[in-house]
Amino acid sequence: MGKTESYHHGNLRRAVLDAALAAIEESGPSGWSLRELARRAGVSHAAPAHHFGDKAGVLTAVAAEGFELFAGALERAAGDPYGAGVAYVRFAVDHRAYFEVMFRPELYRADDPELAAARDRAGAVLAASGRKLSRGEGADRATTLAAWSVAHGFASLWLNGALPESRGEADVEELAREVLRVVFGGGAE
Amino acid sequence: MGKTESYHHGNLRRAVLDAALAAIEESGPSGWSLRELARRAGVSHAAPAHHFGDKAGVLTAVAAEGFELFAGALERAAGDPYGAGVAYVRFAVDHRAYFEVMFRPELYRADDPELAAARDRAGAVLAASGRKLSRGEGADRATTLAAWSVAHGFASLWLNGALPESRGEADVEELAREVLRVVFGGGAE
DNA sequence: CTCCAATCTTGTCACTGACAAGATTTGCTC
DNA sequence: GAGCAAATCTTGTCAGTGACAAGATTGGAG
Repeated sequence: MGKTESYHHGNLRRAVLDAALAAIEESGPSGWSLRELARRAGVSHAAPAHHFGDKAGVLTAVAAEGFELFAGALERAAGDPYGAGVAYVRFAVDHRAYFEVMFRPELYRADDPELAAARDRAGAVLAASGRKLSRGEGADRATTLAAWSVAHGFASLWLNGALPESRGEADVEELAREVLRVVFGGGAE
Repeated sequence: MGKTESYHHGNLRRAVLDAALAAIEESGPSGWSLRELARRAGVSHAAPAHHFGDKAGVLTAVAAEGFELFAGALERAAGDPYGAGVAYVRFAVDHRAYFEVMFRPELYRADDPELAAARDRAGAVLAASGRKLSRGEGADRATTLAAWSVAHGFASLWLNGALPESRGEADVEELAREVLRVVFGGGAE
């Protein structure tokens, strides 16, 4: 163990981020305080400010990291629009804390360059998937938006408990596949 | 004006609710304080507590009223699934403050009886619309969920500014109609 | 070894949500 | 129309919070 009582934490930035993610999963993106994160990380109440500035800074870092993971997940499924849709829902369910912050831009600084870059990466995959879905039909934009909407909507409804299924022991991914298939037209059946 | 300086406000409950709706539209469901609402309504900082108990009480009242308006809007379009989808998006855009609270159950008391009743009313219309959409195909549940998801997803993406279109002067309803048509199969063309 | 910059602590201030106790008003009862 | 109980609103208070300022500690560059 060794460095149990050193003045410097060593990796406070990561510790605060992890504490934030845990807290968000427990009680939402607004259900905790900066001081609580500091306590969880075992530092003084003002220590996190040095790394993040303020509360919005913490959420900006969470969103940025989230968009990077998200972009990676989508890129891994790129080429297969249906697979990208499944990856979209899967990310939301598996990384709930990230997802809940990412799509609530009033919580963070949306003009953060690192964040914007990752967000655009994800956007590019979505746009490409949309083009592939509606090949040669002309209704590109509407089809892309419909596909994006159904994935996003299903994920949101699931996360906020609006679907009766999310209370039982239903298999999210299987249900998501069935729903996505309605819009993505069969996909990888 | 007469009753300018009376001890009793007269209609504080409504005044606080209206102040809350205005504040939510300006800065989200968490970007204000109870004391600020009291100031806007011109009463002391503890006055709202008598009507709502605590902050969650205010949000519970907002959500309950929202679900009632929502159920009414959906019922008015009942019978025509495509029309219900349009009404869904229209409600979200026209009553942004309500919508943003309604689908964030961690903010309020979801077991409030009045609220639950209105929510179930809305749910019934959605279920009926779903059944009508997928007449005799067997894939009832998936079709219903897909339709609900696309309406909810489009509304959410629009509201949080994720769609490039929501920054310009695009016509939301027209865009929504095109998107919904992809899933609702033509509808009232 | 020295000194600087990064990191963390302690101290403080205005603001907040929640609660308690008291003041004022309304409306019901007789 | 007088009295009284309940509803409504105010004032006062307390711990917790976010943000900032100033000081302590540490590691590392030279």
